[in-house]
Amino acid sequence: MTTGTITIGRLSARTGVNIETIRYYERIGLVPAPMRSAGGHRLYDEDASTRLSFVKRARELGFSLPEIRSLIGLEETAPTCADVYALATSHIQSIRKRINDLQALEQRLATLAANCSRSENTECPIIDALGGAYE
Amino acid sequence: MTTGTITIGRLSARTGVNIETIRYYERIGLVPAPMRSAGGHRLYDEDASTRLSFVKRARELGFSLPEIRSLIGLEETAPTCADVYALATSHIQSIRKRINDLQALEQRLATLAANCSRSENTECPIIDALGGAYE
DNA sequence: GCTAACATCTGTAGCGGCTACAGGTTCAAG
DNA sequence: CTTGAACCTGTAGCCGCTACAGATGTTAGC
Repeated sequence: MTTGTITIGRLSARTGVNIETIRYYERIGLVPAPMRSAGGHRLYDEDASTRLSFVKRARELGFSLPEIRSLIGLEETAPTCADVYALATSHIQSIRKRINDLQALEQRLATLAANCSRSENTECPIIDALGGAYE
Repeated sequence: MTTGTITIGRLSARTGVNIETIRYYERIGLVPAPMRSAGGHRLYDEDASTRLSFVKRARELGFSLPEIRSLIGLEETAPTCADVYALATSHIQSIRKRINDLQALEQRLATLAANCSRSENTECPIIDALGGAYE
C-alpha cells in the first residue's frame, strides 16, 4: 500500500460519510476517482478526505449536489466570492420560506389536534376537517 | 356517458390534483378505480371527488401516502379518533424538529454570509468554512 | 357523416440523494 | 495457509410524483 493512503472504510469512518455514498459521489463525478490497490480497492489520500468533508459540510448546510459541484469549482471556472454569496443568500431565502410554511402547518395541525376528543370511536374532528368540510 | 360523472381532466381541474397524480393514486390503491366509458376513459362520481380532496388536504398537512392510507381507513379497520390524534401529534413533533433544524441552519448560513466580501475573486469565507477549517 | 383538435389511454423511465442488496474478490491477521 | 472482514461491481428500491411516447377515444364544427 502506498504510504499515507487509506481505504474507503477508513475514509468513511473519518468523514462520517457512508461507504455507499462515497462511491455514489465518485460515480456522479462529485469527488474524483482515487487510485487503486493492485487488487482494485480504492486508496484515498489526504486531499480526498478534505474534499469529502467539504461536500459533507455543504450538504449539512442544505446545498444540493449540483450546487456543491459548482461551489467546489468543478464547472469550467471556480466560483467567485460573489457567486458563493449569491448562492448562500438564495438558500437562506428558501430556508426561511420553508420555515414559514412549516410554522403555518404546525399551527393548523395543532388547532385540529386541540379539538380532538381522542376517543376510541371513529368520529374525529381531524378526519372531518379533511373530508367533508368544504367540498 | 352516465349522468353526473366527470372525466379525469375535470376531476383534476376541480380538485387541483394533477391528472398523472390521480392515476398514480389509483395505481397504488389510494383511491378506488373508477368506472370506465365504452372507450375506456375513466369516469368519476361525486364520491371520488370527495375522497381525492381528502387526500389532497392530508398531503397539504404533510401526511405521507401510507399515513393517508390509514387515515382513510383502507387498512383492515378504520382508525379511531385516538389513532388519528396520535398520528397528528407525532407529525407535529417532527414538524417542530424540522423547524428547529432549519432555524439553526439559517443562523449558520446567515453568519457565514455576513462575513462575506462578495468580491470577484475566489477567496471566500464561506468556502473556507466548508473546506479547510477543521479537518 | 367527416374531420380536426383535443382529451385520454397504457406503460415506462426519470428526478434527488442516497441505501440495500447479491454474488464475487481481496486483504490482513494469526 | 486459512479465515473472516473488508472491499468490489452492478442493479434495484425508496418517496411522490412528473414526463414522456405512441396509441386510442371523444367532441365540436362544418
